Amino acid sequence: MPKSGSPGPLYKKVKSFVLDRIHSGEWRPGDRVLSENELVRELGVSRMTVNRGLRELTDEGYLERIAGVGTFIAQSRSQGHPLEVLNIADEIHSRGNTHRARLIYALEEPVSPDRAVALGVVPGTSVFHSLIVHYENDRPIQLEDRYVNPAAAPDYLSVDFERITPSEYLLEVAPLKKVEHMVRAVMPTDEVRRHLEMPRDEPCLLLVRRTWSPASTTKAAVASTARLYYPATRFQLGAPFSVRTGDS
Amino acid sequence: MPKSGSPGPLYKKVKSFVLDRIHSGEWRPGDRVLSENELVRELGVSRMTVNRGLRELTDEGYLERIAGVGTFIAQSRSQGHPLEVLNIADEIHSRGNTHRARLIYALEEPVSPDRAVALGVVPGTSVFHSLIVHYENDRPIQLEDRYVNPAAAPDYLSVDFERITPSEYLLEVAPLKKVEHMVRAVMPTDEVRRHLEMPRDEPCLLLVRRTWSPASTTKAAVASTARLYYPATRFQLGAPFSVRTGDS
DNA sequence: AAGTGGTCTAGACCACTGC
DNA sequence: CAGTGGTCTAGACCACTTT
Repeated sequence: MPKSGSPGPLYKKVKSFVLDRIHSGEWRPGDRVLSENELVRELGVSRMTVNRGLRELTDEGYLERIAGVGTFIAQSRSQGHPLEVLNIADEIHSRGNTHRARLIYALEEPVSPDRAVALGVVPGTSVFHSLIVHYENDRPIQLEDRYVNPAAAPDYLSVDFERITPSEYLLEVAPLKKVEHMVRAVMPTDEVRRHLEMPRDEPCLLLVRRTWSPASTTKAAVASTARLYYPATRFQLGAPFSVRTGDS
Repeated sequence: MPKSGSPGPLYKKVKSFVLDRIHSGEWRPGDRVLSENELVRELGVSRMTVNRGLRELTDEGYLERIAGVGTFIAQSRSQGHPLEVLNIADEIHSRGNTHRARLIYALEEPVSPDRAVALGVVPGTSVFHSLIVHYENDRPIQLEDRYVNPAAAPDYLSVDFERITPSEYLLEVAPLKKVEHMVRAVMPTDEVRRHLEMPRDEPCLLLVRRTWSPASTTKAAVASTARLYYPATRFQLGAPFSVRTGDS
């Protein structure tokens, strides 16, 4: 795990510098951020590098910039990030709530032909399959039905999923190269409805997520696919993002 | 409307150069793009400027870059932000289908207090309100319930919405500064279900979209808010792929 | 060795807002 | 006026892949 002292790109140091102060609460929404020239002096990097770091944070919704005035912590608040929140525990904690997970099962099973294609494994082999309910303040908020390519995380089944979420573990063992999302509205099956403690006639928001990790040489291999069910009345997907004009 | 000959930022010229060749079909997925140094010579800008343009296109999902090898047109079209499609007619046409719109009503009405806040207008004034059904190959695909701030589009009610979609018109009269999305799963009301010709017990995907245009001086004013209802069985947000499970 | 993208620098000019 | 962010340049060094 690269930490803040690592020798990575300098613009990431700029981003960490700002993000650390946002997450620690030192800088609150609406606060003014150090100007580009101040950060140049503070961090000892060029202004172009500072600018790239701040621009990326702006694109990601953390900052708002006004030419001639300054850079400010965005108001938009946490519920914000759309599909970028990969770990539900982080999301729940950022709302100031408590997260708990209950493992229904985690096992190895032969893969179905279609899923073999989706996971990028040879049909007929086995893959890992876990089913976990996530609670926010003791209310079910997400049912996570996940398949994992063993090549990406050989020790997946040994993880204590009531302490570490699959996302958290997978992000640790394999860097993320690409993520693909699909959002649907569905009526839950009886099993899904039971785990989420939902009343009848209430729909689910279904988020299907495929994640890729860098593989052997040139090609990327699928690491995991997850079907994330959310009770409609307890969840909405917020997605503020800035739009670049000019495309058509 | 600024067009490709405009004197905007040079890195946008780089982006246009590439996007034009993608949209015209000259460059197909998997094709190799001119290298940074070639684009430097071609466009007469510095390599840093070329790099920024190509990097943004990569972030937006149009390109894939491999250090030491080259830059290529991305294979999967909508891996990035599925919410970037603002105009449903474009989306339908890009699937090779025909789009038709039916106007239910378009009128001026006094604004409710909460909606006044959401639209950024003074409570008690009037706003525009339109309700339109969009059809893909003669099947209802979206119900668009939209409120428009008259300051952003004074002539909104004179538009022929069966020929020009509200998104299309609004993008023309006012440049887009910011977009905010929220996605929910809901059960449709009787009215929504009737307009979308949906069976009972089928949920809707509800996309709530707020768009801002640059306003008078410093602050941005909300231009429009829209509630977009999609029949769950006829729509999914994002890139479809071939996982069909027994559940759902 | 030559080409690629990834990053960084030390300047520069501009339009803008605030005082 | 000085300060801000927005952009741009002409170099540079690096790790990497291909030939």
